[in-house]
Amino acid sequence: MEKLFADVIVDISSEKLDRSFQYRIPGELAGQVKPGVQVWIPFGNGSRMIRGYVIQVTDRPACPVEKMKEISRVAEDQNDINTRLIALAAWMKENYGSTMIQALKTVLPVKQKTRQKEERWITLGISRQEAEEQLEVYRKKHHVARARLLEAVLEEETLSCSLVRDKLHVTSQVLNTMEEQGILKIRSRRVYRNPVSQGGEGGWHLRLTESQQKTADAILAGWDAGDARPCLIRGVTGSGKTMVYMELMEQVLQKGRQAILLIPEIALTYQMVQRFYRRFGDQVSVLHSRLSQGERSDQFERAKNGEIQIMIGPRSALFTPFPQLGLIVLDEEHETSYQSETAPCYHARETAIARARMENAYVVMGSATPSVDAYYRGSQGVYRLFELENRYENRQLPHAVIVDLREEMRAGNRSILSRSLQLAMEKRLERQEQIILFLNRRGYAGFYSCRMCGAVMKCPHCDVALSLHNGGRLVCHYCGYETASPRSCPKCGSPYIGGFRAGTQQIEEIVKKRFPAARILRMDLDTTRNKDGHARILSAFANQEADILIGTQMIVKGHDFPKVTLVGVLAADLSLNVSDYRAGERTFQLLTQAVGRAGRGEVCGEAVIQTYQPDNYSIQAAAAQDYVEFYRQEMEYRQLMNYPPASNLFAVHASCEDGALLDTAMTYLRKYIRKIDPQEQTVVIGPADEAIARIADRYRKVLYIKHEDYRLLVWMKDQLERYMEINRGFEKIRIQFEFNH
DNA sequence: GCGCTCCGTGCT
DNA sequence: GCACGGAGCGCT
Repeated sequence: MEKLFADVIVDISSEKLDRSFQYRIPGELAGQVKPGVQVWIPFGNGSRMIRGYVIQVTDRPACPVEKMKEISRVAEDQNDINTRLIALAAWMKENYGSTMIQALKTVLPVKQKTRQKEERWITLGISRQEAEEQLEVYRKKHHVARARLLEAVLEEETLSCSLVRDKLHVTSQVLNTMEEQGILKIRSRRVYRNPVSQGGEGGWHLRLTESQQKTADAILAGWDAGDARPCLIRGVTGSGKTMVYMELMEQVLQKGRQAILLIPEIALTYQMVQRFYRRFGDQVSVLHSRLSQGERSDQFERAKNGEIQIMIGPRSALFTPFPQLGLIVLDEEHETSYQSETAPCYHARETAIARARMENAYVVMGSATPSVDAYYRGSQGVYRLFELENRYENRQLPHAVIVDLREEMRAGNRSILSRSLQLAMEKRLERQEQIILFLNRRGYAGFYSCRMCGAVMKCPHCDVALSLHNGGRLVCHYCGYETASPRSCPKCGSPYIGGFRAGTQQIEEIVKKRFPAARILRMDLDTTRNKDGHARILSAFANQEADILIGTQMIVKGHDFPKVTLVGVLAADLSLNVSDYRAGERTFQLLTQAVGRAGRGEVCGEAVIQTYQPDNYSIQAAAAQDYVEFYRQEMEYRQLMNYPPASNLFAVHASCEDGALLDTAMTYLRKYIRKIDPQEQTVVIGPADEAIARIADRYRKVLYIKHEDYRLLVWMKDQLERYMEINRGFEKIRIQFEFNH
């Protein structure tokens, strides 16, 4: 059948309008109206002409055809920055399986009340004499609001719009009519909110070391020779990747183009931002999570207008609407925060590469421990791979030892602190050097379970164990459910029930008992909940107000503590037991970072890694700080198991309140996949329960499909989407697609 | 975002 | 009865 109707997104400037409207496609535009094309459409009561983006073309009317209006024409300028970003949204929709609306909303963020920050000024549009006459007319007609306003303008000459609205109670309707009649003139001047406190002295330049310069030169030479492949720099911690980024940005800026620097979490890299400020001054702007919606879109607006040249921020900064984007840098490329958890579940790395391809820009990534995916592509020549081996001033890597916790137990030491760790801690405390104790978890993250019957206290809404928190409350980390911890087992009535495994709080108590004189700081979600709690603890520790810092993941990222000479990893293998094929990779990255915290100053550091699995290659390679060896072993495993990057993995996540319905639906999906793949080229696993089978009363299931060819999987996703659209029974099921997640 | 409608209010 | 102001709604 002929495709007659177009779903059009109207404008994303208001949240109320973030849905699509259907329009008829007139015969003469039939070939031109396609998804992604911008069109002019009549909208609203007055049928005023506005721009819209076509997201889908279909033959099924979504509303009575006689109510439907017609697309007026295709927009002429299809090549502005918005169009390019819309094309990126279409790519994301295609590759990450979201709706076009979700993709568009990610790429062109909804503006909220931005306009109100636009300072508008009212002046007279006619002579004073005419105005006074007009005033009399209003008074006679009892147009009180108009009279009040005109009087005020006569008195003050210029008035700001917001003042008029708030103090004189004049609505914008009145203002608009009076402007139309020429009685008033409204001029606007944009006032931008700058989220950054200017602390830079300007002109901060440092010479690059020989290896840094060599890397930068090689990358630039490749670009000059027309090599547009993404570049991956593996540089050990402290090798100065940032210097290389700056050098490359300088070159890009000189060509009149702009650059985006993506970083995992702004709060943790304050030092980094400061360095860019000092070097590039006012050309730099920063996006971070604490900015309001309005402030964010201000920054985007400034980028569009050419007022800034460099944007620093988390993954959403990727969508900065620079008119001539030249370079995207991803620092700490392996970080998980580059993966979006909400639809479209995009990965900033791939999306950056897609955007760069569309806009003829370059991508540079850097990490001390690159993701296996990226390093694989580097070794395959899909990316250009660079290695920065030397540490700044050739400082020594810390010396790491592995302690087998099973041995400790056998030797009768039941403490969470092994004998060698205790010994090492004593030594540091004596020498007044600092210690970091790193635990892979938060709070009393342990289960609350019965020693008699083994029952574990679980969340009634999510299939997950409750964690014991301060004050004896049991908390669900997924939905926030909270309850008092029971005194006796609800199953068997036994009084022997309690929380066992150690969290940061418990460790703090143990360390206090063992080293009563030591000053201890603890850092986890509980102690950093309030604003700046995080920075306060870090700076207190940096100022040596404490001897020991105990904490979870967040203490091992970013910050430099020159006086730390010992890092204790209390239970290295905890993150190995997660049901995720990337568990080994995560563990290696975390441990490498943790070990790297020791000895960033002049004194050579030491790390003690406690574990129940001392033979695991992730732990051994981290102790040896040997990325290449880790990569070799991890790739062997991925190849054996057909996991990415050796193969491609497509996941269909589904959730539904009705467990039985979900079960049937997923079984049908599996059958359908087999039907469209009769030669069984793909490996299909599932449907199976998700690692957490129920969250907030919704059952969750997942289906995995593996195949070497990524495009085949994308094709399959499209087929599945169609299948679920056509067939009944999928309305109540929430589906999310993920590729290589 | 914008225009429309509905309804309350103040003035004659 | 009229004009205006404010809120809320729907737009295909």
